[in-house]
Amino acid sequence: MKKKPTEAELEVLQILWKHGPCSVRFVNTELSKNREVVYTTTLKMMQVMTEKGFLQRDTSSRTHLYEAIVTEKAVKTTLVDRMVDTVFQGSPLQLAIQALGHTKADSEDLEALKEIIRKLENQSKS
Amino acid sequence: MKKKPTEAELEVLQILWKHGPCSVRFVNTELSKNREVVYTTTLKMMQVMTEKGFLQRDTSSRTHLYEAIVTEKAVKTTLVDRMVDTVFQGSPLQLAIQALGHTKADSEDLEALKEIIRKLENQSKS
DNA sequence: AAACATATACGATAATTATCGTACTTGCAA
DNA sequence: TTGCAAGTACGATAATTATCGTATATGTTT
Repeated sequence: MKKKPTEAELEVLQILWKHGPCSVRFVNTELSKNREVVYTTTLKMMQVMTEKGFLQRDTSSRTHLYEAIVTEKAVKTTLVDRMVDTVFQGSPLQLAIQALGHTKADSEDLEALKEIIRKLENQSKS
Repeated sequence: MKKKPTEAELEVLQILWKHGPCSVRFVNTELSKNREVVYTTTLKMMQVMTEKGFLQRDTSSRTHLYEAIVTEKAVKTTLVDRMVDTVFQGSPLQLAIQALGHTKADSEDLEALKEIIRKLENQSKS
């Protein structure tokens, strides 16, 4: 990924990741649940995102269908790595600690986290 | 914090957090270690940041001294909370897991992290 | 076919951030 | 005291992102 998506673009990506290929109308309706946004604004954004290589579109029917071609995982990795570099002096652990500062526990996620820590500890022993 | 600092502003803040009150000249020199930036650009940014309430300045001598009045902790909290909301559906644990995805272990930080997890587990038992 | 609803295309503008040039000020050294 | 070095002030412009209006095309309904 050359460039990271803007915050507004991220909103669009989340919708596409969740629902798969969508029409502009659908995305605009979803966005409108959170904030006021005019149809053509959403359209323009999605056209720009397509130029940027974030989306791809199927123009075979009158209503074009847009699909994310950057994966959720890749984008999240880019964003998190960047924050680690620019805000936490390159320490992912510091970011993790900050994130967990005052959160409520979710046992399933906690297990996943403990598993990661077990792996990290094994690394440090070798 | 009404607004989050931009990435360029964050660079300035990091320098001020690290060194305490600084002259524009000093900050510019530090910035220049990473990228090319003209003195007046840095000056302007710091003046704007002062208007935004990120910095405060001491004009008692000819060379003004700027100091961060937003704390490192507050800014990091704002940035991380925002990322949790916009990218990780409100789950700090998911962000933590992502951050730790492929990192090397640092035993001191690992201990801090384990301590947090212990606390989280106790919460979930109650 | 006419009118209407619903699409896309695309330029224009606003808003924000980043960058820099020029003018002006002030302290100090020759 | 004249001139230079090193500051600040500030407007202008560029770059990027966000927003929207208007034009135009295409189905659909009556």
